[in-house]
Amino acid sequence: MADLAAGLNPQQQQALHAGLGPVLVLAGPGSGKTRVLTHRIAHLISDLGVNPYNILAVTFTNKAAKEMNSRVEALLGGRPRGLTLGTFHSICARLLRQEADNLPVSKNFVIYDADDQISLVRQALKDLNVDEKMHRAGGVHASISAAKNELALPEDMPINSYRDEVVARVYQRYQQALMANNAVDFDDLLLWSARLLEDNPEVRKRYATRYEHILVDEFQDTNQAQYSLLKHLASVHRNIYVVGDTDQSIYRWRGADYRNVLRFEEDYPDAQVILLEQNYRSTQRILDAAMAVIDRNPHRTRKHLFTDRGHGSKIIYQQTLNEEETGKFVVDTIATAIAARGARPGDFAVMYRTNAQSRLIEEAFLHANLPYKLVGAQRFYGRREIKDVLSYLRLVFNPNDEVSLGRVINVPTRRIGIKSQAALRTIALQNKTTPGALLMHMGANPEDPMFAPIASLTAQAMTRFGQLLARWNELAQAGAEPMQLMDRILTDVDYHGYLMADGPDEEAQDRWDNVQELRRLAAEYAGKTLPEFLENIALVSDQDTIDESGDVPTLLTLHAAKGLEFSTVFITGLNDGTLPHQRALDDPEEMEEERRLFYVGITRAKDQLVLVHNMYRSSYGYAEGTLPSRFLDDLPDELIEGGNQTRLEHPNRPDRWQNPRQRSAPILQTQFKPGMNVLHPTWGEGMVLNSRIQDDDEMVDIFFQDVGLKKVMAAFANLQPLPKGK
DNA sequence: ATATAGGCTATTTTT
DNA sequence: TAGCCTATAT
Repeated sequence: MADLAAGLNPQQQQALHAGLGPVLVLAGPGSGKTRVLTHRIAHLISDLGVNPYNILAVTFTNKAAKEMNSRVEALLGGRPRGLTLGTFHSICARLLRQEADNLPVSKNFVIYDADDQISLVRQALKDLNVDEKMHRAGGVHASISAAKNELALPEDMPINSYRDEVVARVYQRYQQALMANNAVDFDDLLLWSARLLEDNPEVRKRYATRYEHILVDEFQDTNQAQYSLLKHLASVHRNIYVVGDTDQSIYRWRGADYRNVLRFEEDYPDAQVILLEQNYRSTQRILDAAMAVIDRNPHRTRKHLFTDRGHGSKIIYQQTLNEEETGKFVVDTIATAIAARGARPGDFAVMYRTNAQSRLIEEAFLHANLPYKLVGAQRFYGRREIKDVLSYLRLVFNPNDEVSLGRVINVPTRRIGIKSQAALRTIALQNKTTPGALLMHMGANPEDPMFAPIASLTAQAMTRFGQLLARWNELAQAGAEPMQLMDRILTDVDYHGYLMADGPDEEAQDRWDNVQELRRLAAEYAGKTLPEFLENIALVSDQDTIDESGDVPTLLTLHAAKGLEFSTVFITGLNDGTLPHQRALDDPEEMEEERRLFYVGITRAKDQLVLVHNMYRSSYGYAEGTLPSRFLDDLPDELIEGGNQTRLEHPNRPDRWQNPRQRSAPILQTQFKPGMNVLHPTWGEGMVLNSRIQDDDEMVDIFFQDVGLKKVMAAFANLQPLPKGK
């Protein structure tokens, strides 16, 4: 077996060979942390003779887990038998199914996704007669989720306001509903696991004894529940090896707390701390820019990032008029680089703060006929048709799942409307069962007097549906594979016919294609069980859908960009209010996180960084002036091509952010608009195709009848506007 | 039971 | 502005 230390730098080797006990590796961006983690696992197994069965390695995304898995396999020359390597959520799901006897849900619980969670909260709000205008389902859910991440149960909720009281009551009701549905949400996976280990010494002992070595990736992103879980798991052997970077902590809103890194040092005062500072990704200029930005954050261990890749080219700063122009600029720049210097399309990434920003950039790509790929946003699993089919499958697996039932009971329409569903629910409650179970009962005993209150036509429809459910359920019990079951359901309900009902247009075809794609995915679970299929699907993240194949530019949010790298990175929308985001401006901690987000973006670039500020943005329909992002002020002039112009334009930037509409300096407006007819002294009549502000003047693209396309500067050209339609 | 219109709010990030 | 939810009409 090859020497694992070969090719590692001294800091990495130190991390690799760190002794037993707690270890904290603070790894700067691009410093090879995955490398260190995978080598460490291989080192434990092949040099120290640790049985893989006694090792636990945890990541946040399936993608990271997969990546680590294949790298460990490559290092060891084979699959280590018994190694536990997975995401927090999947490991917890497995743990909970194994230990279901100690839990308020049974082994075959389903995992509710964000949509399901919200609809359950909405139901709880209705049940409790809470005004949904005052207490929005999303907001209440966020509060509940935050509580869960801090390991708080409904009865632990502090009540200092009416709102707190509402949240506590809804939380209680929501939790009851989850249990009644035999379901858990994402947060429960962590919460239940942590509490199980906390409250049950026998279980804790069993797992903590098994896991002699625990390794954690992206440790700065752990929340309280995850931290507590890790602590319990490490309570016997104390061999806990965590890798992270507080500067890349960008999930505060999800309960992540980089202070867990400090907590770790307090809880394990004997921890060895190793700093990885050598960067293998970016040029020095990019690293200098990144450090200039992040060094403004207080309370942190400064890292000095360095590289032997040389200075590299300067950072490009570009101002555009608005978001449309940003799209054009980005696409133009990429197209030119591909054409002029043979750059590979896959070398480019466009990053933004909010998903909404992707649309205009996409449009620019579409307009230029350039292929691209978009990470996240309209997720495959969020599509209606996919949710429908998955809901059918979940319902078959767990007939108590009321959320899934609600989704499919009338899709395709069976003439079982809201009122009939309410009646069904009432009867179910009276008989201490669930609507799904009741339907199946009805399928077998349509004459049961309890169904008397239901109109006969509706009752017939319900009976038929109940019979279908029972049949599918039998198939599943008999061990049908996910794809077989899916095919059966699709046929039985004629889902294809349903999609095509309003004319087989492009959209319908698209939806059916998606269903086929899901079918293909199900086919991969041949020989596996329905619950495995459902669980894996519930726990895929946007990050997991990043498809590295295909040589095309990638569009993604700054959050989704963590862990990735590209030769050229565009960061767009660098205006105050977008990055940093408006909602962070009055909260110093949030502002620090915005800064880290920018830092993460900068450090994705290997060779070239392009920063784009749009002078106007449209918000809720109308244009609004913007100031360049305050973070740009922190970039040293000498790193930027042509110097840093962001300060010059607004020399008197107020300390506190103010409404840019009142403050912003006068900005040039284009005088010529696409579609206008103009007269040029030498080229005659032409039509304006495009116009943009450039160097205090207006650059106009004009198509002349006689000479074709020309670019002219408005100040020199002496253009005469012609009346429309002559 | 479904289709349509009108009103309203808003996604910042997602396992 | 757009998408979503609710109320209303058919």
